[in-house]
Amino acid sequence: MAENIVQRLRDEIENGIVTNQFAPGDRLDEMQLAKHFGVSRTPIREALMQLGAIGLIEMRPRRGAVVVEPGPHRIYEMFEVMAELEGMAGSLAARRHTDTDRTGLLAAHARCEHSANADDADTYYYDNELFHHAIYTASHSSFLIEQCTALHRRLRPYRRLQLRVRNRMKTSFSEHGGIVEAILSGEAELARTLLRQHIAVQGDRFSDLVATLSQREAHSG
Amino acid sequence: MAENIVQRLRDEIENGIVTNQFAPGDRLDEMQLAKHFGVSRTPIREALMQLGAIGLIEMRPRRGAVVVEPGPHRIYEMFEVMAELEGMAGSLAARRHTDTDRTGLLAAHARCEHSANADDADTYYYDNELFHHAIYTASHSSFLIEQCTALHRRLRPYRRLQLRVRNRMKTSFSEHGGIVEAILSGEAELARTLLRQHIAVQGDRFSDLVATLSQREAHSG
DNA sequence: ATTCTCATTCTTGCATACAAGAATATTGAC
DNA sequence: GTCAATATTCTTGTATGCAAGAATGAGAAT
Repeated sequence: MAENIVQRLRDEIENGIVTNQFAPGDRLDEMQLAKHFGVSRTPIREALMQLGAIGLIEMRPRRGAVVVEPGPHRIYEMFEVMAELEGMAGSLAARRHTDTDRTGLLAAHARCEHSANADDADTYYYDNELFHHAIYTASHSSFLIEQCTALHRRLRPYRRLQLRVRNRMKTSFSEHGGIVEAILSGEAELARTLLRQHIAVQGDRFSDLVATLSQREAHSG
Repeated sequence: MAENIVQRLRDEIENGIVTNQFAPGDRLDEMQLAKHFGVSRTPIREALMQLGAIGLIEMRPRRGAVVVEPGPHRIYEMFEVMAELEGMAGSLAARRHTDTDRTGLLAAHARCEHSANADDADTYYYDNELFHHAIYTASHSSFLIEQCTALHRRLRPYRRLQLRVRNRMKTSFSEHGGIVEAILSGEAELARTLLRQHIAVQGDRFSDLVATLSQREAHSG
């Protein structure tokens, strides 16, 4: 586990950003972080560079790293791309899924049903991730799986915000039902369309997103 | 100019990989590279990590970095995703393009026409990049532009291989015509479909790809 | 009082040093 | 002669040191 120091640091700092411990605009001081985590600056720097590559922070030359605030429009764009990629995954899954995929998808769906009925947002949030991963897996495109996973990860904090919106959890789950059916019955284009709509931040959902974002802003400041 | 040694190194090494100077499977020795570029190991390491993040090399813990050989299937998957993203860009471009975008797209198209008629593969390769970038730009989604640019860059070497296939250049250019028309006339779904087909490695083109790949293999080995 | 300039300080960027794990070679035993 | 075990070497991973650029504050001039 000695090698994973950088990975650990990356995850810890990423988590700090996601949980708003490091607010957007904050400067991430290498020495401060190094002292805080009890390591030297070298692994901290590497972790920061990785976060920079992901896009979570911006690294200004000779001026340190700052936490990026994507802004509503940027977040909208990211969801837009995510919707397309998930739609693609769904389409491929409909055509390529095996019995194992089918089992995995149904299992994830069942878990979502459970947590949605229990009205447990935190568990649903997690089970929802499993559900989407099950779709990625069923696409049988390792590259697509990686792309989807990366973007999914990047959008994690905003997904969590969205679940706070009234009734979003139940709506989300009911949409899952149609998606599962489309995939398992092999209707590729239907699966694509449903997933696209499931992910996309359209109409009211965009104003909801902006609202929850500014709420969070007020909270942290 | 003194600022970004790391960026320079990253580009140089990436170029070395793309031009098969560093063949797939080669181990990239940090000290060797450091000596070769006249710098210390630190910036080399950072550059390698960035290449690892892009996916050009694989970094095995405590065992160094090796150049990744994607393999035909993997490359196929990447083109598959690229096709979808370009289709999306085309669809958005059809709906959102401005007069400036229109001018840029037509200019790029004209350049392609010129180099295709001159049968100049190298120039066409470059102009083709401009053409696709013009489409990305017209999508007016900064995030999508970034994603497309990154993947396009990643696929650059294989794109170049594909142009070597007989008549591919002329075919490519004639497909561009339909794409331009669809975008400028605002036919979003048509633009999406045409771009998807333009990029996708389907049918014969896959075996062509495999063939050119193994040719290159023989050359380097 | 405000602003501009210069000096100090602080942080990043690169280099070097040190430690630890993996690869390799050598030696011994069967 | 071959295989295995151990020692050596070699490379990566982490820490620290040093130099250069940027931020900051003080002082002077308007």
